[in-house]
Amino acid sequence: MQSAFVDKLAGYGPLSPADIAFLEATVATARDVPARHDLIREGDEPGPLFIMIEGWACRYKLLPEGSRQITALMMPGDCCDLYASLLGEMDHSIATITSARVASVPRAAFEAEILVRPALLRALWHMQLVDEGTLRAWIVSMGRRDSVERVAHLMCELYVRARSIGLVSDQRFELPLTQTVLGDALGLTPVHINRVLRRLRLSDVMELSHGSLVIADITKLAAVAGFDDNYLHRRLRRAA
Amino acid sequence: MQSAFVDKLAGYGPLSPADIAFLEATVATARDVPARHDLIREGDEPGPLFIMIEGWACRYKLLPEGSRQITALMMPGDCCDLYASLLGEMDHSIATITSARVASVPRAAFEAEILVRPALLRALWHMQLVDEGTLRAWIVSMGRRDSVERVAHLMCELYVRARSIGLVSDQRFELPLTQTVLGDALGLTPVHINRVLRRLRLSDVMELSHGSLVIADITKLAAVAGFDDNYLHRRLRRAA
DNA sequence: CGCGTTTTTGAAGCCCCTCAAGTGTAGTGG
DNA sequence: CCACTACACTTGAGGGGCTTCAAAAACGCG
Repeated sequence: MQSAFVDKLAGYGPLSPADIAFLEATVATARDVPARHDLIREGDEPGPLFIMIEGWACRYKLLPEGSRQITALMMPGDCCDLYASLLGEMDHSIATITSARVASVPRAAFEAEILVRPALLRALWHMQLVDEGTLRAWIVSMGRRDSVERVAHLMCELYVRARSIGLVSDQRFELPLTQTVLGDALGLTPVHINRVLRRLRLSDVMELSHGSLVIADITKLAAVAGFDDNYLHRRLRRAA
Repeated sequence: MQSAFVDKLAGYGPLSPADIAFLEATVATARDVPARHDLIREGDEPGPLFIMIEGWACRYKLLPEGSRQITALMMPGDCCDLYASLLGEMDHSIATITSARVASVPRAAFEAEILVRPALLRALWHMQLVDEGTLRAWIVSMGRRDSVERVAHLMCELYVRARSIGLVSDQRFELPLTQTVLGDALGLTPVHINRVLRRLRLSDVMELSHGSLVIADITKLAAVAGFDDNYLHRRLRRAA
């Protein structure tokens, strides 16, 4: 079985066996990281490239008064900041949410290698563009969707992403995010997240409890969210 | 005098005279576009690369009910979507705000050319990373800043960006954005934008009127915004 | 000069926040 | 086995920020 990262990249463009072997070797360097552990902090020099093997992480920024805004949720297969070394310092932090396995890839070696692997470069660039589209979709949610729509929209996104790496079975998947984390991601308070989840549960749309999301009605969920899957470049419903 | 685009890229890394000549030739193909004109729409196949020469534009997404969320404001020197052709279709639209001069660069030729101009590739990548940091900063604003902070923060960002392309003189610059456009960018109603601008005016922080922003007190403005310029990788105050 | 757009202001209401308290759950050590 | 702790979840009450609706004033362009 290949790692989620290799699967994901292969989905963005055909890779040669040599490319895949190189990636597998890269990913084999993974180490365990405890939950709630900063991998890198805002202001630090860009360090190694992180690739999520197992578990969840997030990018975030802290505000002066102490509140936190998460700008991206990372699940297995996600990686970060190709070529970030061009920038002098990190403009955000990255931390694990759950305990995780993370590959730390020396930046220089990796960046040199992909220059001689054009298919890999294309796949990585493709991934970068999808991530950027995801950032835009988050801005739209924060700006123009109310709390119920916003939660529903995030769940749709996570559902599609989780499914694409084989984490969904029977319309359910592990989603070990506390209501505080969801609040930090969506710009809401944990208290309000709780009320929104209750409403979605009572209207038989979805239920999130004990770290597991069960989607009762994906069509209704997508309708509530006003979810359009085009930005992920993966379909919510597979073509008929 | 060079174009803002060339200036901007040169700021991200040293370019050879040949690189600069190539860019100037590319930019020379600019054409005039009227205000409020879509350059490309969500769902379209990625077309040419757009480079802003003069005037303002924005990326935006439309929601089912008809509201609009702007995800990026583009000023002279900004360009969009290098390698977007990897994606099958656009996940957002791009439109002019004012009348503008826009260079439309054939994608294939440009992408081929930068492969043999490594310095240019690096500069473009750097620009891409800064744009991504800007998206993250917008998410933070939408999630965790109230309306006054949010307006102040956007003004700080636009001030730094405008200054870096030489548009600011005497703490003022042309900012031809209607209150409706600002609302669409910040996730607020035009009515509320109006009240926020009044408050900022009455507290002698800044005044936006007749398409021109006058910053009365940049220090106070940055304090109100909780503005940290690190994501733009340009300083609000130049080093002493 | 006239008309459409933008700006401005008021009044009422709702969504989400803040504050507060209580329940449930998992892990720790007596 | 049961306190004890820490943390997440849940629920209620009250308040404030922003929205909605409405209309008038100012601006800008033909």
